Amino acid sequence: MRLYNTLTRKKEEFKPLKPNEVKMYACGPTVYNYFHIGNARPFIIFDTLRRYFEYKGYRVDFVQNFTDIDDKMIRRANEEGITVKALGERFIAEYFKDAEGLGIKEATVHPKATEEMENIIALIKNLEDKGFAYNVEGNVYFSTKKFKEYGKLSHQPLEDLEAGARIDVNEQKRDPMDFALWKKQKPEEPAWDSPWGKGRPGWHIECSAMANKYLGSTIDIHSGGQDLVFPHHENEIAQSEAANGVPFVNYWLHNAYLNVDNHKMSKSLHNFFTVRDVAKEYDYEVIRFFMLSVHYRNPINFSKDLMEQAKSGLERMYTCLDNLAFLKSKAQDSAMNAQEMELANQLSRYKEKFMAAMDDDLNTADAIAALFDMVREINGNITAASNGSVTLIDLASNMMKELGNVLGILQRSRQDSLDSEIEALIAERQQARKDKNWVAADRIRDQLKEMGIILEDTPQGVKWRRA
RNA sequence: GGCGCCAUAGCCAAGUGGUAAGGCAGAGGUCUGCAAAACCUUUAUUCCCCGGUUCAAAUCCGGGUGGCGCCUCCA
Repeated sequence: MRLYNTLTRKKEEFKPLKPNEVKMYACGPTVYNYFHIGNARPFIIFDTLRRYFEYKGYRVDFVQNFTDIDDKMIRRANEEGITVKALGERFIAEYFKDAEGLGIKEATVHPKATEEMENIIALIKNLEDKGFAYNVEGNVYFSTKKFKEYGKLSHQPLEDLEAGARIDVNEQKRDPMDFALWKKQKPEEPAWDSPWGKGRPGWHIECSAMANKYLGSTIDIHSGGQDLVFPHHENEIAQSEAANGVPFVNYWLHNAYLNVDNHKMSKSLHNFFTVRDVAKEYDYEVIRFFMLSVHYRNPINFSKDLMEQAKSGLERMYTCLDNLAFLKSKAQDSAMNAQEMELANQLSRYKEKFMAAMDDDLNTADAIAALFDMVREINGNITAASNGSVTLIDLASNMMKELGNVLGILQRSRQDSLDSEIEALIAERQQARKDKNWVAADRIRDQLKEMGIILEDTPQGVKWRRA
């Protein structure tokens, strides 16, 4: 499997630290609000990567943190008149609701910054002892000049970063590029005891501390949005490598942005849509499918029009599965003939295409194309036959669901039962059709449509689905 | 100013040297009582523009044009 590594700016063959194991760390949300659809992109992308690794037989240790203490948390808690802790608990719960809807599997561990203080403080102490950090009246800063490789991820020399940096009003720092590891308590703010007095951790240090604690000093993959490359991930490297003296991350993966009208969606630009709100209009699964329809390193535009396109495409896949299920209920013969064997082989070839796409830097757009190839094959050559072999039908259906599961889609079951009232209406309409009473038949069909049941007459009999 | 990304049909989007995947939308056809679903055909002689390299370029190189991002909290 090849992955594009931001550190080297190349696609590289993925070699795990330990065979058949992957250690992944992903930056999680700051839990001061519902997360928006732009935030959802990395969650969905890297959940898909994780699923694919698992599909290929890797054991994946996946850590995703919750930032539950920072400036935004404090501000929002004050606005709401609740404690920072209560705010965090509320939006962690809300995160899990949306994540579950989107098919994002729970991480192996979801550590919270506020529950890792001992660990964070120990790391800062370590950096201070080694001369990488300095304390000014209870504020502790990381000295970027001391870490020779600072800038290696964002590929910017320190001097250029400084030249572009806004003049920092903080006179305590020795260098404008230095960043806070520990912030001295301000009035009315939550604080924890530390060797430097009461305060709270800076944002960057928590990820270094948690990755180290739960995955070790060197990990396979660290992921996040492109906007985290600098300074967040650059700082994580500085902290972790300065403290441990070994490489922090072997593969850095970054997804491109989700845009609105070609501009980055972000909370600060106020052009965002929360996943919760979008999910009122579209199934969570449509959101996920939309997100995977573009390669993760290319920008993707969010619009109603594109959501509609995604919805229609996903619908086509579900209809294919529906048709297979319907055909199976009518099928008699279970052995595959020579022609059906060849169809099975063709499906396997599309599966290989799917795998090759995923192996090539998680090309989900191409993988989805392979799925649509299968749909066309199934619709044209399997569903169209009125007496397909049950073995082939099962094989086709299972393959679609299996590969869909890698992408986190096509897992919904639509084969629920109808209540007797509807069954009776369908039977009544069938009788009307038999009597060639088309007016009555169509009236019942319209009536059922209003009830959310769509009927289709097929050579194998009447077929229903929910609108 | 520094660093970087993007430009492929009406819309979305793969494809990084060998002669343009896939989806959505549209048109025509088949099937059907009608409808739906599905299938078939069709919609880019061409990949922003101009040069260059090559037997061969959407793909590589140089130069433009247009759009976006990071350098500051942000996925």
